[in-house]
Amino acid sequence: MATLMDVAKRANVSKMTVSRVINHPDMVTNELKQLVYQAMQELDYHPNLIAKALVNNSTRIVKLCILEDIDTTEPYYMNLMVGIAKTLDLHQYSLQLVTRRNFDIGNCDGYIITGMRKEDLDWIKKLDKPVIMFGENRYGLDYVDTNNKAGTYRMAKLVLERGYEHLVYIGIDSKESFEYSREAGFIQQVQENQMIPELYRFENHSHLAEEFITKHWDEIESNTAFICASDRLAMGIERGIARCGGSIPDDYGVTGFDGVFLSQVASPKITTVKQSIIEMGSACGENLLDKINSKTSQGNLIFEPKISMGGTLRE
Amino acid sequence: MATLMDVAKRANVSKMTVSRVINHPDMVTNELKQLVYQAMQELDYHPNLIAKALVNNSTRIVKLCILEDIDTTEPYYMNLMVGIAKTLDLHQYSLQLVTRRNFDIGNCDGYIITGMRKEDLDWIKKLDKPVIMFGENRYGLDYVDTNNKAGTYRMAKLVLERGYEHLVYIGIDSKESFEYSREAGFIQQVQENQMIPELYRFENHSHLAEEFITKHWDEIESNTAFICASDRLAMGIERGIARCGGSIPDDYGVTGFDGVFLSQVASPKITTVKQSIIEMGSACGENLLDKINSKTSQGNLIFEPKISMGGTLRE
DNA sequence: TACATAAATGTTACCGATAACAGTTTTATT
DNA sequence: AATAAAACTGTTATCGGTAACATTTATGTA
Repeated sequence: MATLMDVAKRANVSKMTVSRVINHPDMVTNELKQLVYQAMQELDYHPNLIAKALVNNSTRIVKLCILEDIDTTEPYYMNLMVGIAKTLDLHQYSLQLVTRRNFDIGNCDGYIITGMRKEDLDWIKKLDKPVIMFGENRYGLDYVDTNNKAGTYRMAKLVLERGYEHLVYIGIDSKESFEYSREAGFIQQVQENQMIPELYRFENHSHLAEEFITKHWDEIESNTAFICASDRLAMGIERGIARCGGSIPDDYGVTGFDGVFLSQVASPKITTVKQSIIEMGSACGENLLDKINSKTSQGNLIFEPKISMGGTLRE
Repeated sequence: MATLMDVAKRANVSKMTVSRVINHPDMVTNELKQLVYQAMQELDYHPNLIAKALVNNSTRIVKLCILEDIDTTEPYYMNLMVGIAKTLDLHQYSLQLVTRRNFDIGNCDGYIITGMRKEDLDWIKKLDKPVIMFGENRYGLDYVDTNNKAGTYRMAKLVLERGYEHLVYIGIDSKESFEYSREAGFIQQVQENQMIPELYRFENHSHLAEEFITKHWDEIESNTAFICASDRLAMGIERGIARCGGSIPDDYGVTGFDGVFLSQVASPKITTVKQSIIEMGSACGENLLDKINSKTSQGNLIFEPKISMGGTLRE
């Protein structure tokens, strides 16, 4: 690999001039700049990031901390990573995937954290490097997330427009902020229509939702739509209804939330609130890099979700 | 952060002695070693990997290249990454996730590549850094994979033991090596039992498998088991049978291959050939790091799969 | 034209580690 | 005890960049 020195010799200038052409081009004559550019081209010069990192006392590593148990990990994390990696690559940073166990090994320039629980707040606040959370929180930590409330709000609206008379919300039984927001969106829409909200909560496993349906099948009225807080739950609801002989979408509607993978492999495909996870990942990356380079933090970034049409709501 | 120099001063020795205590402890007196160790402890010294990387002309980055289209990406890649990351972290390497598009950005010390197609062979062979493939191949590239053939071979055996009389293989319609091996395992078992193998192939989408069942339902005899090349296909088969009113596992058996996520969210849970993807990821990491540090390459590492019991085969 | 000032380029030291060599002390040998 | 060999420790140069300062060259002003 060609070094600064090689380029400098070829262009008959000092290393510093080459360095300046790269980092402070306005401090160099056009004439010399041309010489240097040419030499760089001829030698196919690429700066050595390790050397750069050494002088800057940086690592060029960003850690992605997935605090959730990896066994229950949703496929959408994959997309999140792709989004983050895409951005980081562009800026010549690399992504290190860490979990609770190996969180501390090696240092880095910043963190992207997801799956935080309340107990984690303490140590996260103490981190001495910039942090971006993936997923909304109410502790003042900068985050990137979908507009969860708007997602269920609009979905509930759509469901009503499609003529379903009874709305039931199937939520995730956890105290996380995103869940509160999704519930809030549902409740608001329902109340605006002078209806009484009906909510149930389960751990985020399709079987629990399925079981719920099969157990309460005789109490469930026809023309009911289930607004679910995840595709996973929606899949269970869908299966439960199918098993009990209910007809989707004619007599029952089902909607999910996420739009990654599961909504596609379900049958019929789930009409869901689609989060653009890859873009959100990119945003996490951009946001964090801005912080690292101490430009102004962009604060929270909230993405408007889209509704992705499947076959679980009638026309 | 404390540096070598800080430690050296504290211990009243030269930088070199400290460096030696770390890298060539047998060249230093016990007495000095103690002093240095103590100083390191007191200062909470951790070597600066960037500086190390600079002298060694290394990057401490490993690229994971997922060549498959990310849209169709299976959740098990997540587990693969976790496995790789776990190992790399231990050795203070970091993982960079790349795709076809951003493959070339930045350099690295080695590659882990998955989802290779035949056309990729050329450029992969030309890479000037160590490479480990995830997934078997027949081009002589070192790889880590499950024993695919043994997986279907044993699964078919189990299915026969459970008394299913007709076996049908549902494969993935691709020319990849792992698929040939899975088919071979099935065929061998079937032939050893003097039966005629029956195989069908589809793109790896659950809907295609589901459609296959519903379309050919009247031709499908009772007491048939479907050995599928992926959980995704198995899920489709399962759904198709359910939709047609068939009873699993009493009249029909279904088995999958992978054992990550999908087999769990299906209902009933799929009896599947479980790959220990996390371990395989770790193995990829270990293997690659060995190559990078030019210890002997371990060649191919083949993991024996286990059968994970779900509810899709009768007792 | 002389001199102050600004602009462009070069020199040196340094980031934190290591290899190669140099210098010192210890041990072995006769 | 003298000396060679071995064992240990220190010095210097280096990896590939950049900041800070030093120097040179160009420009402006009286």
